[in-house]
Amino acid sequence: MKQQDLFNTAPAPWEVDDLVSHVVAKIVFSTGPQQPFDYLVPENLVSEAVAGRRMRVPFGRGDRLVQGYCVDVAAKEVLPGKLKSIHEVVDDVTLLSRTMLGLTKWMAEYYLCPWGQVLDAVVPAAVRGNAGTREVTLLSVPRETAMQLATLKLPAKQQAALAMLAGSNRPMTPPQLAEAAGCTLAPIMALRKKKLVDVEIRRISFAHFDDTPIEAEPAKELNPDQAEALRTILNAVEEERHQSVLLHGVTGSGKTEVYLQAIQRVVAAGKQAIVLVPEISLTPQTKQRFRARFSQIALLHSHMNDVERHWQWKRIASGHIPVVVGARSAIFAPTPRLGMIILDEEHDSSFKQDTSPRYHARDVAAWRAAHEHAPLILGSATPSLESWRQTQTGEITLVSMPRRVNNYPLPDVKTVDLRVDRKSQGRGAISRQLYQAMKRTIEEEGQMILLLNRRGYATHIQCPACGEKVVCPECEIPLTHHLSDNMAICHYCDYRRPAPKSCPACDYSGIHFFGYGTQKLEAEVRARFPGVECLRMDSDTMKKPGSHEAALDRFRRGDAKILVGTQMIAKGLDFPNVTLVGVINADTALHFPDVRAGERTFQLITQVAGRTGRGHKGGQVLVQTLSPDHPAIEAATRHDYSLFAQRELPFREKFHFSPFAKMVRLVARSEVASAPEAMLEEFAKQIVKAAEELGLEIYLQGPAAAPIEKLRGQYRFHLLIKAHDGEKLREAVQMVAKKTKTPDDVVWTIDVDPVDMM
DNA sequence: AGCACGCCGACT
DNA sequence: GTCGGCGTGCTC
Repeated sequence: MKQQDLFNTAPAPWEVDDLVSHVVAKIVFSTGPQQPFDYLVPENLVSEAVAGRRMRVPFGRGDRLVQGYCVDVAAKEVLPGKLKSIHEVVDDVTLLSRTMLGLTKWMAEYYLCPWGQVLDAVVPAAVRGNAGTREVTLLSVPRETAMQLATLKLPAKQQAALAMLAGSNRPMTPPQLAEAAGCTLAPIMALRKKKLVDVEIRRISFAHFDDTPIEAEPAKELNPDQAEALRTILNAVEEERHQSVLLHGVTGSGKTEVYLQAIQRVVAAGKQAIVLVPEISLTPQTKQRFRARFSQIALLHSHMNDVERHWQWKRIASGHIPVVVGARSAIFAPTPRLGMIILDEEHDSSFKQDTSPRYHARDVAAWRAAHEHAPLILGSATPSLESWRQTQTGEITLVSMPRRVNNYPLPDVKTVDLRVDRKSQGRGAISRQLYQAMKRTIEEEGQMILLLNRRGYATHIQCPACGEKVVCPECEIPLTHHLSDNMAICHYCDYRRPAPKSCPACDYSGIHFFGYGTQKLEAEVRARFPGVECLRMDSDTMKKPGSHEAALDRFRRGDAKILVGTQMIAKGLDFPNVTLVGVINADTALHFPDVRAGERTFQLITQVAGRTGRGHKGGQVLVQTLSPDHPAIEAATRHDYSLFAQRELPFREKFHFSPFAKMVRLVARSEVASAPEAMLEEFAKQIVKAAEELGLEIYLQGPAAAPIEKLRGQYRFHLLIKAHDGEKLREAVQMVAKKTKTPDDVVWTIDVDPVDMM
């Protein structure tokens, strides 16, 4: 019999009589072996040894003390001497409720990663480290001592200190008492030694963050579409049952107002709501919108320091905060009475975490909502096909808001066919049609947004004499030229070198910088529209905290007429005076080697198109493309999501892609060029065998070089495994993963339901 | 993951 | 004969 079977199987018949009942804690470690370990809970720790707290336990032959999460406490029949005992309970508050423990277990099983790793991701490091708190020693005089105070024979200083402490109505720290009694710490230490004072060690917070109240704003009146959407949501709220609702509302249809009023009802019922928004939308405006309606909100953002993060976590856990707004990880907010979860822009890929545990906040939210009997509201103008499909199968209720508020029409979207007449379009990034439209917009005192999904100046640097391309030595990706500091930069690993003056290979001095980035577009706009204020927003110009806001403020005030930027300007912006949107190149997202390329293109065009026509002046969109007939682009020009879905879904079904089948992606990387492929080749062989054993039909793609073949000096390969039975697929992958010996110098990862295929 | 145990080769 | 190389397997 294997050693671990001793703990998992019933004791042998001759051992049964020896069993005794004992309180047993199940412990999961962050590192080391992945299975849980059982420990006895000693009598004196029974009250504090609660599931959801961390504990220190003796582990291994040397009984070194290791910290782990207690995931369960229960009375069990155990053989005396088989289990070790817990050494110490680390936390004095419970970090994870029973539901949250269940959630983390589900995540570990679903995303095929260690439970301990999930626990570490769910409990913020700031909370684990008790940031912003410190332990203080509090002294007090026990009643019996106080009564016989006069009869005690003590040195004068000790006597004085003891009398002082006895006279105080609250406990004091040693330094406080020393000061009050006018003595040093020595007499106080003596009192502690003689056990004449009670010692309590407590953790106190010294953090405080002000939340100055702002003027409350009344709820807005809803149009019939909004009212209907709200009604559907409130039905679920009132019945306190879990239901998922997809709120499919076109850009500018007023989804946020519906969320706000739904939350209002949840809060009125004494419950809490979690609102998840894409990372990029977590701006001061978003905060203002929620704070104007709810006196107490917690906004969780990535620039928060540990002290504040811990403080916010405690406030939420105490139940005093009714509304939590944050990006992906806010789904783990420790709300004690969860009444609703909202995912705004539910299609957004930032909801999928790209490091282990590789969870999708939408799926985590669905689990949490179901287990806490709360409604889940998914909102988007361009829903993910996963959610859309679920509305067809009846798992999600669909609510549509096809009209904009105030009956503003959706903007007119036209494509500019770049194939025709390339010569007459000139050499720049702005076509004749777009230029004319821009000129008209300026004449009419409107504002405009130009989207170009690539930062930098030129997208690649090549020698016309010998053909040499300047690439990153670590990633082999063409370097992008950045004019501001005249550097050539790798957009994957941030490798940078001065831009070459001549060809590094043949020394030809006419080396050329090709292609368009936002920097070059900005330069072109300035050259063609002298005197018109132009503003660029991309991750290069928005590095400083607050720069995002400052730029948007300038644009809102109308100081800048033209806003140039990458996809960070495609979402959420609401400027009524924007009457023109130009998409400089709709094809960049289309040609990615990824099944979702069409979906992403549709989303990007629809979202950026939604930035215009938000006022009475109307709006127009020009989409420059080499493929105006592509279904995704055509559907976007017609504002027709269901047309897009109707064309895309059969393709997904035919090739066993999400949402019809489940996929697991394996990525292996190594500095040795041949190692990743060899490793995945072996894995593929094993998975075929495992699938056969399980009677599971699988579809393999690869192993093949990953779209990013080399990154930071490592060669990358991937293997896609698809199957219709997700559970069996995970089981098969798990089986093979467990017995796969990883060769030295190869690192590999498992991604369940991958979103990023690069 | 860490750590002990163990089964081989080169030394005071 | 011992010291120590790191390969193997166990940890409640």
